[in-house]
Amino acid sequence: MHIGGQMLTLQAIYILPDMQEIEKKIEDAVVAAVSEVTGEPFTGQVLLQETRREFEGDITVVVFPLVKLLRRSPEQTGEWLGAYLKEHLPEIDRYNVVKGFLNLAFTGAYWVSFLNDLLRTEDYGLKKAGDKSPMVVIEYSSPNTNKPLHLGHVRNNLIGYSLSRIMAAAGNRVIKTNIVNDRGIHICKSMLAWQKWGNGITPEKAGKKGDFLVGDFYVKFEQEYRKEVEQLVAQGLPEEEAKKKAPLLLEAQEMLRRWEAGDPEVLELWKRMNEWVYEGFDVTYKALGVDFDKIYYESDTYKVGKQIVLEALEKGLVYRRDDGSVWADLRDEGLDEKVLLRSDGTAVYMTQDLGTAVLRYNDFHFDEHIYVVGNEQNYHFQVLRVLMKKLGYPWADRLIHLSYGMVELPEGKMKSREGKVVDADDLIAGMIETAREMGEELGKLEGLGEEEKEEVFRRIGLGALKYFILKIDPKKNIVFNPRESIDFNGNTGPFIQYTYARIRSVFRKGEERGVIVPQTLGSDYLPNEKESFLTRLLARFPMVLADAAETDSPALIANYCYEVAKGFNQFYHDYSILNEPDARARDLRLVLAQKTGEILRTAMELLGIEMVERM
RNA sequence: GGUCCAGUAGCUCAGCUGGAUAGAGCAACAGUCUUCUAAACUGUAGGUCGCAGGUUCGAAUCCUGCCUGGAUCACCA
Repeated sequence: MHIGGQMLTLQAIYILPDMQEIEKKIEDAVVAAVSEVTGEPFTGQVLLQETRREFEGDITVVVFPLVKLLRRSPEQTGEWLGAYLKEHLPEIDRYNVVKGFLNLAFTGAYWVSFLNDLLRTEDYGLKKAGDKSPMVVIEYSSPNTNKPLHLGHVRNNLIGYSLSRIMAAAGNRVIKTNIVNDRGIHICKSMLAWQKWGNGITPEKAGKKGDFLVGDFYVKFEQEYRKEVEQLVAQGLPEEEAKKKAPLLLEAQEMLRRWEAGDPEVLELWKRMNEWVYEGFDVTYKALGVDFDKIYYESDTYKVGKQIVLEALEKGLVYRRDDGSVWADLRDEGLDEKVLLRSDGTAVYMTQDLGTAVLRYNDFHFDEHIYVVGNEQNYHFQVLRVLMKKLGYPWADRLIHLSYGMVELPEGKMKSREGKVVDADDLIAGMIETAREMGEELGKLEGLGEEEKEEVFRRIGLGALKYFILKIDPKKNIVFNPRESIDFNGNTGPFIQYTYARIRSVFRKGEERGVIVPQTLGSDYLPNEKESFLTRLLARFPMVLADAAETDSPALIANYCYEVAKGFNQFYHDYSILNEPDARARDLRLVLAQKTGEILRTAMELLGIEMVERM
């Protein structure tokens, strides 16, 4: 579809400076050194790691694995290898050996030349996608249209959106997509409740967002349904049976059959109530800052799914039971039997997901399709892959389930049918309110108009929320305590935004004084310890990005941002930039500050977090 | 019961393709603003890395067993 234009853009070709280059050189040199001594080509792995902060150096060679081969002690090996590397690699300034660790320190000139490379590089670390780049489809959000979005959806949306930014930045063509679960028994429940007890109410009349109004009726249905079940149980029915025979449920099931049969009355109500919900969702999506390239509706895809199942039935890949239901037997693959069509012929969840996958493949011929869906559906996606393989789709193994953990409240799991949820809208509003209170108290935004101030508070509030959620490894469960508001100090979004604001402030002041960032740095001033440490952090960005894309983890980006911000603040605390009398030192610090700001902004954009000029 | 995931400081989390004395933040305590933003910086205190074995020169990291918590195994989505 609309990727056509992008496909034709020329790919910029330049060398991205980063640590990988020098690491490769060191590896090669170690291999050469060892081979020279043993007289045989060395094929083992060279183990490099970043030098820990308490030791002097930039990069460390772990020499233990070489000890046996060389028949020397760890200390001797380290000393010998250190001398060899210093002699052969001009980038290496000095070395020291602690136990079995060879710490190498780069020359100041190396770091200066790295900063000069950085100065010449736009969009450092980002790879542009070309028309041959892998096509990655990312599905996230996937709401039901019977209730408002809650905290769980917030995590889903933030992970999905961030991941799409990360994949794009890593050089993939990316399609953000959403499947709207707009049909099914749960929707009928809300519709039925509205018919029975709604008295014709609308969002306008109620003065309520449409998604909340519809959600109210869903809760109402569950309440009334539970009453019916209790009554039946009181009349002597076993609970299991009562749950199946309650009149309200039978009515909802009848409504689903009428919907699927195309009953105009049901369809009209369905369209109307869905429209209310979409209007509500749009507000929430906008507030969260997420969007989609293409939206699929289950009400369309289930038909494709049914077709697929019927064709498979003809081919004998699945079978029909006596009661008319259609099943796939996956026991050979270590799974169970799975229903694909109910005995009344209606579709189930799996049916529509088959259809959606096929539609998407036809639309995009993806190389990878990532489903951002909670870990409660691990089994579903396991079945989906196996089933699609069985049905003869060779690309089935390109379907990846990015399974993330649940968001729980201190009192336990959220339950929307009981109304025990943290609504996304309320949560966002609360975060912005907290940001406003703190901001007003600090009073650093004098001189800004009300609208500008509001925008700053909005960005900070959302930054805190997004960072809080994204810094945690997706697969872990989160316990969220709404009463203890999310921190705005320490390892938080606002901390990083604040660091950026500090940097911007330096440049605002600098402009007033006519200070200009140099085009290039000379090598007559060499960076001190904190300066080269910060530079080293910046040099890691491309590798961090690649790692995050590889492991589908926005958390790696978040934690990297924190390290950079912390590194900058330590440097900033100890050294002055604008007031530095030595012009050469000032120039280097200007470059360092500018590039730190750029990288922080770029990296935070990958999390969907906006920076602020002041705070 | 089967399968999958998690268990690291009081709390929230990093670290997990094996490598140095297990790191941050919050909370607690003690310092640092006439100098580019103190939403910052520095320090103190806080750990049997769930438990027990095993592999290894070396294990929070790998293997086995167990314990705890969560998810799932529906003609719900």
